[in-house]
Amino acid sequence: MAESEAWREKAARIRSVVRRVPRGQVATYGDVAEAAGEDVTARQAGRALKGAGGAARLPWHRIVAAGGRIALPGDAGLEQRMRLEAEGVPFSGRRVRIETCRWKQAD
DNA sequence: GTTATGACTCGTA
DNA sequence: ATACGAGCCATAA
Repeated sequence: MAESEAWREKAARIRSVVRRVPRGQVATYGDVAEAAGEDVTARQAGRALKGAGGAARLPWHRIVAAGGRIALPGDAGLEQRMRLEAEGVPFSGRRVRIETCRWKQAD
């Protein structure tokens, strides 16, 4: 099997967290990982989103790296930035102003 | 089994 | 600001 049972559930939790991120706000991989569970790391958050984009109704574009940096390479990164700007997420150069639009679990 | 790679983060230079 | 290394973990070769 390419995906173990444990990983599949972990990935499901991660996607579920991402799905709760409201429009106009963003979260970091670390934030998603922490919200998804204590056994989840930032790398796993990114891994779970890889391939999930486009395949599911997932606001993958609201997930950025620490400090509001866009981690997604190539055209996908440009699209992410475009989508975020379309939602009213403030940018500072090539970074998101994470301090002003960072999502907290406490809605 | 090992090695390399990547949507991670942090510390140090 | 950029560059590198260490720790981290799943996949691919």
